[in-house]
Order: sequence, then structure tokens, then C-alpha cells
Amino acid sequence: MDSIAERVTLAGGDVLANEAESVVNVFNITSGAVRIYKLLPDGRRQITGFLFAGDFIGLTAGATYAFSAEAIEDTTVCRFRASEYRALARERPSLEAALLSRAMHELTAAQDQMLLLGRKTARERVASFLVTMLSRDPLRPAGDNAVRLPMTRSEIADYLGLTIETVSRELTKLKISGVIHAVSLHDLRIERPDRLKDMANGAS
Amino acid sequence: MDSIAERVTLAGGDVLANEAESVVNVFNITSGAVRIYKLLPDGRRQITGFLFAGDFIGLTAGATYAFSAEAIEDTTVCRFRASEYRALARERPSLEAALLSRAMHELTAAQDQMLLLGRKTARERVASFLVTMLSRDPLRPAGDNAVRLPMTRSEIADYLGLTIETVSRELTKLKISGVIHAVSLHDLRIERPDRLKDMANGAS
DNA sequence: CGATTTTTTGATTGCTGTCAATTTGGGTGG
DNA sequence: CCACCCAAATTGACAGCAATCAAAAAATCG
Repeated sequence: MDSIAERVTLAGGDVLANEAESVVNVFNITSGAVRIYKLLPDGRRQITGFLFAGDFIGLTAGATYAFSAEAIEDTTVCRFRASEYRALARERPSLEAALLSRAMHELTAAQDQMLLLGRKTARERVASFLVTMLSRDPLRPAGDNAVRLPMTRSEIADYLGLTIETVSRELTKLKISGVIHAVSLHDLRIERPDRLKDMANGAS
Repeated sequence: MDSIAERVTLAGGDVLANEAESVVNVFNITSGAVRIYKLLPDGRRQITGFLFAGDFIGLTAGATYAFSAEAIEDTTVCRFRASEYRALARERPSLEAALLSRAMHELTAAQDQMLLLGRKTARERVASFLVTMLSRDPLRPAGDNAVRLPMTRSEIADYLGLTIETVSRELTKLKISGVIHAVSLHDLRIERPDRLKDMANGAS
């Protein structure tokens, strides 16, 4: 498997894939963070996911990417030729099973996000986002509830279906109520994880 | 494969699966329509998909269903024991490959829906919905742009992240502007498919 | 340290939700 | 077959949450 892999280093903003273009590469993230998103003709953007170490990019049922992908920060990936990757998957059922498992995990996450986008309030969306990031952050120092947010407020907004102003306001409210503490713009500490989890699902 | 399958007939409202319960059955729809959805504690509902003939229900990465599933109308399905189905998939790589392909298709659809829920206006959502239903309806008489909507307005609203009132108002506007014609509550004809497709992506 | 971008905060608007009243339609029994 | 009933859908009036527009503050970068 490593025989067809190539290590690539990316800087923030670097493009990995463009929606609707034919699939030439498949990537596996080894460090850093990537945003995947879709655009409407007038420029409105929906970020459909943030990917971190271990996640795959570019697997699709069709011949073209279903979304665009860009590095958020300095990122390293393993790059594969899509054709070689597909051939390898055909030969190795265990790889195919792993991909299926991963795809189903992503599908579950996508359904959670649909619930968020379709039915949650701004407050619940921001709380849900922080809860998710708390559980997914790959390098979380043991014990303390530190959350790193490598993405900008604009990206958070486009992920949550909100504006940057609304995201900012909700974060401010969370700080004032003592649920979170802002170490810096991109580093928070969750002071009341249970309160946050309640808020994420609509408790008073 | 048919050796572990059992044919089951369902009426509208019958339950196929409940979110968070352990996965005992896997289904393949042979006719009819099914809604899959998630609920918030206070009862808000997000329908994450409508499934028709050929679609699978119950495949998940975890041990529990990620969503609830109910028949919308009279529906027939093939029912499999999940354990037997998994064993079969392990033995037959071609089945696993087919499932992966289907999962990736669903993932693409989920991302389209996230764009809709996060960034589209009520008008664009309803237009997008009709365009999708036009392309997915399994029994579409050749040529004419007839669309059958077996689900209620309430279900459409919960699928699009809107209220029934907003859905109703947008459909009325589409009728008045001559883009669609209502044959009955559950049967429309698309008079201007190109206008509808433009509206779905935000054209004036 | 200054320039520029990003974020935060404030004032106001507006799209969609809520609440309420009709109207329509599907189903049932006479 | 038709009249009735009840649920579903439509229509209307108004309200509210988040968006928009605008300005100040903070952070990043050279």
C-alpha cells in the first residue's frame, strides 16, 4: 500500500481537490486539518466537513469530486493515484471493508449535521460544534478540556449555516456565562462540558 | 443471497428501525417509500432522506441504528438478519464493493442536502426538492414531467428544514408563476423544468 | 510599530416561524 | 353515490431570530 503512496506537505490554503473536476488523486491526512465545501453559483459556501489526521479525501462513487478540499493550516498527506488506489481496493477486501466502515461513519456524521442545519438554533449549533471538536481533536492533552479551532470564524459560520457575526455573538455569550474560556482566538477551554452538551441538544 | 432474505409487506406508518436501538435487521426496499429521520429531545424532527425501491436501510458503522425509519405508504421490503448479512458481505467482495459504492452515493447526496439546509433560501429549497424528486421517481411515465410526492407537507418541511406553512406558500408561488401544475396534492407536473433548475441554485 | 485583515459589537431589517382561521380533500358509513 | 367528518393544507396577520449593514476593537503580519 505504501508502494503507491507519496508524502506531500501543504500550507494553509493549498488546494487538494476541486468540485466537479475528475478524480485524479486520493489523499489520506497524516497531520493538520482540511476543509471540504460546496459553492453555489453566487458564492454562498457550505463547508460540509473538517477533516483531520486519519481521514480520507477523494473517494467518490462518480468520476468527479463531489466537493472542493483545501488545507486549513500546514498539513501533510499521503497522496495516491486514484486509479492505482481503486485497483488496490479491488484486490484487498480488507481495505474495501475498512473504507466501507469509514464511509458509514461519515454518513452518520452527515446525518447529525443535517439535524443541526435543519432544526437547531444558532446557540445549539455553536454548542454542538464545540462538543464535536472536543471529541475529535486528535492531539488533546489528557484531562483538561482544551479545544483547538484551527479554522477561522468565517469557516465555522459556513460549516454551521450561520454568519460570522452570529457565531461571534454566541461564543461571546458562552464566555460570559462561564461555559467556555477563550485562551486565544484558536484555543478554548471548556469549563462546563455537561452544560455545553445540554445546550447542544436544546436543553433550556 | 436470497437464501437469507424474507419478503415483508408494510403499511404507511409502519416502523422499520428506531434510532439508537441495536441493529437486528437490514432492509432492501422493493417498492414503496420510506422516510428516515432523527429527533431532538423536544420533538423537533429532521428527515435525513426519503428512500425508494432499490435503497438499503440499516447499514451502519456502529451497533445501533443512526436514525429511525418508517414506511410512508404501502411498501414491500426484503428483510435480512444483520448478522447474516454481515457474514455474507465478508465472503463476497463484490457485495461489499456494491455497498461501498452505494454508501458513497448517499454521502454525495448528504452533502448536497447540507448545502441546501445551510445556505439555500426557502424558495431554492423547494425548487431543489422538486428537481431531486423529478430525477429519482422510480415510476416516471416517459416524457412528461410528472412528479409523485407520496409524503405529506409536514414531511417535506421536516426534510427541507422549513415549516409546512412555508412549504405551502412556496408551492403556491410556483403554481401562480406557472412553473408547476398541481394535478392533485401528491401529483405535480413540472411545466418549466429549466426555470425550476435555475431557481434551485439561486438564479434570480 | 504601522498596515491590513479578522473579529467583535451595535443598530436595524427581513425572511421565515408562529399563531390563528379557513378551505380542501380523503375516507367512511349511511 | 353522496353527505359528513376530520385531518391536512392553505391563507392571513404578526412576531422573532438571525442576517445585514456599519463601526470599533483586536489580532496578524511584514
